[in-house]
Amino acid sequence: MLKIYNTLSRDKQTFTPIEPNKVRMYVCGMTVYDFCHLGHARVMVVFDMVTRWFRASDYEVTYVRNITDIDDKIIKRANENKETIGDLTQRFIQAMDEDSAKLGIIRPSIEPRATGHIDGMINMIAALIEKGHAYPAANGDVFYSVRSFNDYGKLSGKSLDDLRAGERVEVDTFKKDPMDFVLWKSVKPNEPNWDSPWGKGRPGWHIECSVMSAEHLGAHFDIHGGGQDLQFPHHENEIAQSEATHNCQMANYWMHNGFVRVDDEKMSKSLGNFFTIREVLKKYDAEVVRFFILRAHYRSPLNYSDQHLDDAKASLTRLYTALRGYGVVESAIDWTHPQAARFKLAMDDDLNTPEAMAVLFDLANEVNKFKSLGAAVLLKSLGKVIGLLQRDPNEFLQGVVITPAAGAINFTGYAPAIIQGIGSEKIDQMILSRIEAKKAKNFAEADAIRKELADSGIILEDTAQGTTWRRA
RNA sequence: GGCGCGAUAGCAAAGCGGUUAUGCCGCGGCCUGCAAAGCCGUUUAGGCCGGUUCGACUCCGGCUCGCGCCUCCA
Repeated sequence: MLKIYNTLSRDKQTFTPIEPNKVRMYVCGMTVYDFCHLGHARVMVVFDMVTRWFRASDYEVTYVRNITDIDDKIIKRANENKETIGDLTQRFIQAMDEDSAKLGIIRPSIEPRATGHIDGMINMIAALIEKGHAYPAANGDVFYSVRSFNDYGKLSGKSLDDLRAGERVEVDTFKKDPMDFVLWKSVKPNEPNWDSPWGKGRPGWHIECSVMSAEHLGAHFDIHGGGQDLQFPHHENEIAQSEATHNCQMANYWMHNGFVRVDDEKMSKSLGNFFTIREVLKKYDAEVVRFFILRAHYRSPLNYSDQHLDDAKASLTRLYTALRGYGVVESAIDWTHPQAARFKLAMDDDLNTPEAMAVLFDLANEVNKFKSLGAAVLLKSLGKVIGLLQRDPNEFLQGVVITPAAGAINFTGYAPAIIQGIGSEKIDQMILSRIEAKKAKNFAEADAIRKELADSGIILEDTAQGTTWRRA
């Protein structure tokens, strides 16, 4: 029995799909005017994990994550860069794809782009005007009339009267109510535009998601997700638009992931305290970043710092160290196995990945203590369910050395941190020398070699099978 | 001002009305030529004040502090 916390009802609810064994999920994706930062990484990883868990639970998942490729910031940035909007968005979509691939994200089923759905947006706006939920204003914009939608505020728990009291709402004389939001913006000089019944212009932000979700998942679907900051006004507005248009509930469950913070403050563009994914991946292995995100519950705030990533790296190292030497391949999971059952119980309880990960560590202990091949197979198999532990342990532990001149290497999955250090040939050579020295009981020499490697960040481990190494 | 969320050991982070969370770090032991890894053991908890209860970190109330949303934001 899978339960998820539903923002709409503010409690955990048993998940009941609209169609048996099928999940239709829409998640608000990125506005592509810059590189993705860790906050974006969290959305991608969290909903990738959600998708994986549904699939592991035998649901057929249609996962839609949109791309906003037309908006004020994109236009502004393109102008600043003196490049076309198409070039700019193409560039950052590619960067986003690279980043997400490195984080082990399975591509969503559909990644619709706003600019590909302008006709649908115009149709929905026309329908809203028809029904009395929207009105063209004197300045050429079209606004949604929030007072026309009785349920306005049901997601965010806000009431229009309270909101109206807020002083930060800019008063726009063309609006009937200060909280009315724009559906269609009339054209401005040197801005991209489309023809519409209300003149040339472009769509507002909120209408995009209402149209793209309906087009790809239907008017009524199972889950709508996104970052907590989208809850209001974006998601509230989506509900107002979609439910007024289709006369039915938009999504049964609303899921919101918590923020990534820096020094206990929200990481955001406006605060300027953000770290881009690619910036972090220069220093940390991508799987470490994924592990870091998943070891906190998706709804909790997540503080970012080097210390926390170092900690995550040490933890993940323990898991991979347990797997080392077994050469196990993941296999079908027997969910009646006590540890697998515990893992499932945790995941079914609102995707409790921290608890699920505790199971992984208990399995690692079993592997180490009993030399249990079965535990190793289960560890790797459960890891796969949340997108972890799928690499050869040595690839993780030893990393891949690339020289700056060599540029990007072909990643087949998680991106290892870009390591600059001594290569494996040299390390193997030194290990052989040390073995010779040990044979000759020349421990001073053997220790000197080990020390030299340690100074380069290489840790040697003598085992019954011989000497192995890993990077610190 | 309105609405909401949180406060767990050195750090991170869960469950749970009474029984070891888990990981990192620290300490002791085993193992090792010595280490590392691993195993065993172990020190550090539950913001404050009340209440309910045989018993509360876990439920209820109040307080304090922190954070978020109310404006673009994942």
